[in-house]
Amino acid sequence: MSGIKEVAKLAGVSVATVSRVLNDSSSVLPETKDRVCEAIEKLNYQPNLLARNLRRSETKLILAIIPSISNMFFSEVVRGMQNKARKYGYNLLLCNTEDDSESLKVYLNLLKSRQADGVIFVSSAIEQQTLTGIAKTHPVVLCSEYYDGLDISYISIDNKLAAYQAVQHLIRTGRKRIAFINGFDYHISTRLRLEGYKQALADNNIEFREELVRQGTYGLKSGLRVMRQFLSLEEPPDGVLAGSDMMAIGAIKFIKQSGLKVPEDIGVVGFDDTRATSIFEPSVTSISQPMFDMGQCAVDILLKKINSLQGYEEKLILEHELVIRHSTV
Amino acid sequence: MSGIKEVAKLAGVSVATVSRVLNDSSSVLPETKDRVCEAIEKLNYQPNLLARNLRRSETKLILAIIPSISNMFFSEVVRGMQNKARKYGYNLLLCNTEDDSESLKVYLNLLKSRQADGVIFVSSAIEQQTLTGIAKTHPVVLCSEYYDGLDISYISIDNKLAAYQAVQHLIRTGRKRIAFINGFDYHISTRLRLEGYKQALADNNIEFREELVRQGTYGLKSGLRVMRQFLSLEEPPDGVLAGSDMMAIGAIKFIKQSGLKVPEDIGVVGFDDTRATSIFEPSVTSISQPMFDMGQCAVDILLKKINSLQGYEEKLILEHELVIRHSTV
DNA sequence: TTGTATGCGTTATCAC
DNA sequence: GTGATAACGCATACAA
Repeated sequence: MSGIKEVAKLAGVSVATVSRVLNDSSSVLPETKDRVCEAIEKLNYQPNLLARNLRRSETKLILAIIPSISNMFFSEVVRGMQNKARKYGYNLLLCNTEDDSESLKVYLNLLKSRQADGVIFVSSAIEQQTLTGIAKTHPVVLCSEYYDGLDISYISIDNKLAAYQAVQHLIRTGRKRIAFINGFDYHISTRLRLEGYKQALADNNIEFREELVRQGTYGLKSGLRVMRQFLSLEEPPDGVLAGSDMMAIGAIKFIKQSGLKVPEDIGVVGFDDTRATSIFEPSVTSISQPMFDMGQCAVDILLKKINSLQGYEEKLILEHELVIRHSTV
Repeated sequence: MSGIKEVAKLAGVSVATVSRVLNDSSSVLPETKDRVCEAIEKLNYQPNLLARNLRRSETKLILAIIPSISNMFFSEVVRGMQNKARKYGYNLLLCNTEDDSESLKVYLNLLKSRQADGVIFVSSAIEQQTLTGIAKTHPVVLCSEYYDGLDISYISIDNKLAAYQAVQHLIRTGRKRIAFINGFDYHISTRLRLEGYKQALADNNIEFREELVRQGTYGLKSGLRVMRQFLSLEEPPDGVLAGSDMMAIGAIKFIKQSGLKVPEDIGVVGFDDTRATSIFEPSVTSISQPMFDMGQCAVDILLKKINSLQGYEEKLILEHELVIRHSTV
């Protein structure tokens, strides 16, 4: 393949001029510009980005660190990220950690060795110390999960309010004993949702009961498992809030297996509003998170950080929505 | 951040020696090696990959072009690709085309400008001409869909046999009028599956009927739509093979809406065996494709091509499996 | 407006 | 076994 020199020679100019038309920096005489463009066409010249990247010390690559790509929530976020990134000429370096801290390290090395211009952590299990270290030297944005104490940009939803509304909905539709299948407690969303859950109970004069809150692992099986525990209680719940759609579906499956009916006997609300909610029968009432938007905004914020030398930080909370389906009414 | 020069100075050696221990190329005296490593540690030195990439003219990046990341089939393939790539120090540049040919072009420019060492097309809608052009100058592997006439490496399953077995299964479980919701006809899988479908009918002395074959778009809605057409026939089918799990689920949904029962009145078989098959009720009988393996093998083949100067090509067919669930028995 | 020359941080080819 | 040094292909400060 031909380089910038050949183009320069063919156009009868210096490499500097070719570089100028390439980046349309400073002014080039229209006629010389035409000559250069012509030469570029003729030689089918493509600038070598490796050289440009070295020179400019950038890669136009964004590290996207996510727990698992085969989770509908994350894949939607990734779609949003990619969509926005493309608009700005950036691309996504995809990093599936599968919650393995070893691979996380490997991927973070990509940042240190300048293979990427910045990083977006989507719901990542990363130590605060590691995170602050990275944030000191590289542009970082947190997506979905974040740390409240740290001054690091993030984008998320109002998890407390969301859980509050979900519980309110269950109560308003006649339930009184609301159980909660929550997520990992190192996630801030888990703690905030628990607050919202408690608040809703309190506002409706319902006593909080320890045994009605359990942790799941976001998957279908953990929904089944926790629901089995709930149904074996002396006073089983008549409403369930789950921290993910898959756990909600798992719960519903177990309820049906037990000969009970959804929504008649027990109402169930999920979280995220992934496509699974409308595939499953009964369709699942769920808190809709703007996953695509979150991905887009995360990239937006990251690019702002990349292009602003000072310590720009932005915390963004996006709107959610309770989508009511047949698992509650 | 410190460069190789600082390390060299601190260790009291030349940059060449530092480079040697970095790549453990040729022999370095153990004691000098120790000194260098020590200096690297002390300065927390990370080689600048941009410079290395320019020098070596490689990026250790693989372009992964897929129609949509939010499709379970593709996300599993991507997981496999990433998994294997990591083992060899490669990373994935994720490109969601959303079936937009414009963005495809953009992504292919990454190859031309040397931002990636090779490309894997997963079920991509790409013109043969474009493809052969790229394959002439860059390492290319096709995954899932491919072109039979071209000498370009690919990995897939035996789609004809798979469809054959699915239809056999429907017939063996008592069905006689088998309908087929097929995929896009620019996909080779679509054509091969049709062959298998016809073959199975022929082998069972069942007449092929044009009106029992329709095209869908792989999504849930198209399954619903096509099933409506089938049920409005004078002689509706008692068995359905769908080219994707989502279409199978859509079909089942419509069947149930129509007051008929699955599997009692109509048996349904899907394709791919994505997780949706076991989430849905009834669970869906499906042809299991080794998606993760396909991703892994695709990367394997691509790396072989990258590391072999001559025109290495490999065509691989992986095993599939009919997984029987409640939608047929 | 355009050309010259230097540097980006490595790796690799020579010498020694 | 080790050290100078020339590339890699481009962008830019400076000079013209």
